[in-house]
Amino acid sequence: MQESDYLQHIAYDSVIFGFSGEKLKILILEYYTAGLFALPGGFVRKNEALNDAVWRGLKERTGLDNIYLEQFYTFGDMARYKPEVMEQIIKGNKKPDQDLSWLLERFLSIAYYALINYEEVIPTPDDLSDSCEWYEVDQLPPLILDHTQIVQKALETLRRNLDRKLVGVNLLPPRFTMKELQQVYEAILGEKIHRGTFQRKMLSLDVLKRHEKQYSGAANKAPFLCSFE
Amino acid sequence: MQESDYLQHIAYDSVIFGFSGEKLKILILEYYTAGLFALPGGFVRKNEALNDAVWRGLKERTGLDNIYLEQFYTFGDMARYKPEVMEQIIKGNKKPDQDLSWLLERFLSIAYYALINYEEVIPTPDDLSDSCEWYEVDQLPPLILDHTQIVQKALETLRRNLDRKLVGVNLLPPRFTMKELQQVYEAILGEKIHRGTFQRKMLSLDVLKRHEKQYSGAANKAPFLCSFE
DNA sequence: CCAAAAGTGTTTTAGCTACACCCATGA
DNA sequence: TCATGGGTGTAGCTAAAACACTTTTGG
Repeated sequence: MQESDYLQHIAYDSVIFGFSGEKLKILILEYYTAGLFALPGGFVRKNEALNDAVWRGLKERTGLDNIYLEQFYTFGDMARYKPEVMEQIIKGNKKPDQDLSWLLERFLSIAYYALINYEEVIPTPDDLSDSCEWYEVDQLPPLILDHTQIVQKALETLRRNLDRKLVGVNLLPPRFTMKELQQVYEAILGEKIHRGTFQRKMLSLDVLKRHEKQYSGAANKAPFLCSFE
Repeated sequence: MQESDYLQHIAYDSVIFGFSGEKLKILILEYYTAGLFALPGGFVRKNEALNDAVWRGLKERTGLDNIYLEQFYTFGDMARYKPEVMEQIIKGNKKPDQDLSWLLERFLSIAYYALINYEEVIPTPDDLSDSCEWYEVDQLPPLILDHTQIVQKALETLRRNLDRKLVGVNLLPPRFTMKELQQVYEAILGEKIHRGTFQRKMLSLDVLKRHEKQYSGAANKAPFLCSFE
């Protein structure tokens, strides 16, 4: 069997959430020649911590450090082992001297989701893929292997964890209005929330600071800008 | 590198919870010659689903099928890679012709917790360990590697998930009294619960059936036996 | 009849929802 | 002054917690 710099049989995939235009989106890689779409992922170096490997991959894909990151499940069914799919992807490799046959082995994938500030990201494809782009979560292209299932489970976990530690703020710039935060919640939960109720609940958590008002130029009261802690 | 029947670098560990004598307990393996304690765990065969591998291990350790099982985290720090510990364990191997050098590699561990009916379990050591016994969760011996941390995280996750689907019933026999169920909750949460409140909450879920009363011989009202669904 | 524990009714409390009113803003 | 949207007070509802009363059981 082929050796590589990475731990064999182990991969990670990351569901990177961003928020823009009132929509929840995730980053998807595309392989033009194979016509395939996949989640950004990677492998763990032999003397590297699992979490560090994921940080490294996120940095490469987004340009960002210090991302809100959560591990949520490890996928290990036999159904996700499809060497023919990997073969297609390897065929599109632009460096033909590279031996990527180790990719044809079976992999377990540890799945993470990340919440990032859309405005700061510079989406960057990896060595094998041709593009890295935002897709609305309810308008995803068909994804390879079990990646659709991974996104599904990421969303479920995110929804369940929404209230813990006010994670929604990680999808916004450092300063945001209460309305923007509400739109984040609505995009994640997929349902409308009552305005007054939401504002009160957020403020009662005592973790949001208020700053100057944001004058939009519109003929209405200017909302406070808020920040997290 | 040594080949084995298993996927390299991948292990699982299981925190098997039981309830007895009003205490929450877990199964711990002991290696006599090395004087070490560890969680039951195992490895994934090359053409076996991850979850199936864990089922297989649970069957071997407890004699039970159809166990309530939940995956909760994958541990992959460098700090958990301690070949010297594995070396000690391998030294105690009773089959000296067996080549276990593949155990000295680095492993990621996918951690699960299981909830089982204490009365039905026949704890059974694995090939390398000498005993498999119940320990109260707050009186565990020092465990190898990061296994103490794994137990800690299992408990946190279990507490967070307690309300979902009434998981506590998996720690009890098919027929149980409301008091026993309450003691399970108290053992897991580590705090007393108000009797009336608890009973009402459980009954309001509409998932418990009532059966005949259980006459203990004591001079008090006999409680109903309940079952789940 | 008593003590002990189960079952259940009642009161209190807290939190959430909906509605509404007032305020700030720029046309 | 008006239309628009933000901030907040208040009344009503619902769920949960605390308390207490009643019932069952064996001595």
